[in-house]
Amino acid sequence: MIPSSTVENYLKAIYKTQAAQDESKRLVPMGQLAGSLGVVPGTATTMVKALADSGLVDYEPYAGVRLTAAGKKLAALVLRRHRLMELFLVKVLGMSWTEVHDEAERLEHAASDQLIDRIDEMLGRPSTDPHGDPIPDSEGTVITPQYKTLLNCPLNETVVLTRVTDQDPEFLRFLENSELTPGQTICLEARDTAADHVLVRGKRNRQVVIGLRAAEKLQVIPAKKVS
Amino acid sequence: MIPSSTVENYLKAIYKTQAAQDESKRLVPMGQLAGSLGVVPGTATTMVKALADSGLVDYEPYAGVRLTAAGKKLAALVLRRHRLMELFLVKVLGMSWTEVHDEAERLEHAASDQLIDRIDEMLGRPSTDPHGDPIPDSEGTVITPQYKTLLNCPLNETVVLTRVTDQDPEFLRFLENSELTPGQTICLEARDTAADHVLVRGKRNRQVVIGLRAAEKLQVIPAKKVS
DNA sequence: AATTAAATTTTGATAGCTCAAAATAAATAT
DNA sequence: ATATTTATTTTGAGCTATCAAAATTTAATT
Repeated sequence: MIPSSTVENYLKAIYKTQAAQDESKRLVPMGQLAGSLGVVPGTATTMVKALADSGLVDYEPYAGVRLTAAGKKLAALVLRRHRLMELFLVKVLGMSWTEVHDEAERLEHAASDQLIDRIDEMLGRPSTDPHGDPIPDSEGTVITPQYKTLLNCPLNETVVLTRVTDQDPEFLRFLENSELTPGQTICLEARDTAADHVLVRGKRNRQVVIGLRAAEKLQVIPAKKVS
Repeated sequence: MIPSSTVENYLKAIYKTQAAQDESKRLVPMGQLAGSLGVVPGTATTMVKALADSGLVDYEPYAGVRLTAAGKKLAALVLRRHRLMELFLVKVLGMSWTEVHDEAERLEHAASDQLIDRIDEMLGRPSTDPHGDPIPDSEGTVITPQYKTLLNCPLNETVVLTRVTDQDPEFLRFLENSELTPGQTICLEARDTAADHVLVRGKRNRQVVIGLRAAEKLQVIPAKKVS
């Protein structure tokens, strides 16, 4: 009855891929799932069939897999544990937001709901983690705002860097060194498809050039007007 | 190379039983080990043989098992993680000392050494956990003071309740309700073998009667003289 | 010493998760 | 349309950790 951490990881991976791709293509192909879990495709097939038997996913042979309502809820609760844990490690233990991912990845399977709730309370029921990812509530409900990215946000307007959708420590350290951390007010000054880059003006008028691949991982909201 | 949490649990169980019994009888019988791990004896035999192959224990068929130096160190490091985690849960998250054991039991296998060290630092490199159990250092070295218990400590002397060697939440709640928590100054007023009980005078002159089985689990040191 | 009792080890099986490689299906290119 | 490439599924196997129950060893009793 209690899902193993393997099951939790499968659900989480499906959830994330499903969320990342556009609403229409709602099936996650096996190859992609296997890849993101670091297992061989045959393994994913086997596991997904078991998940389907448990009613956590819908599986269409040769097409892919999709979470059921039950699976989605469970996945959201895993993400809740993960993200609260990350924020806790940063806020309470003073760890860097660039390095908490792996730690949380392991703790999320060990922490009880009771502990998670205490952490939630202690942090003041936060809505986002250190990377700007939304934290599902204890029912598994998430509000995922559709932010603009540096690929499609307006030019020359003041915006707030709100979310970073990549957990690679190297990338995060680059952002930190460039003073591009969540909450930072920035301005997109140029976007050049041919050159495959964007130009950002950040803290203390600092300019940073970022490739489009990376730019897509930076999400922003319009800055509040200072009246 | 990295030991599974099963291996860690076996080592921990052997360590604890070895520490509990008198110095001479240094072999832990299989039945006892199996019992304390909640597995069938045959399972313990199989696992212990594997541990012996890894050089973590010495195994003597039909006699029992004993930790090698390597096994002892590993076990101590698991206890370190466990006890620091317990103290952290109590001190930082405000959980009750009566209920942190199970949570720590799971987290001890998931927390990195780096996280444990941060916790250790944050708590000021403490020497004991909420139950008075000594916390091994990061090398796996432990100092285990040989406390008296309520079974063999002197009568009518002021002593400090220092360590409780039982993690059962019910027992711990009983102690809490009786105001017999670690650090509390108490006085043993009577010990009656025939009646199988001791009489303790605790906080606010409160008297508590405790069976000998339970009394053995309460360890004390002589109270500092108020000069 | 012989028998009985208790503890331990073996044996055979199973569940969960994984891989390698062969077989098959679907998509793409010719 | 047919051939080729690519993705997916199957098959057979292995590893870790477990149990049930039979076989064995050691200890205890008569």
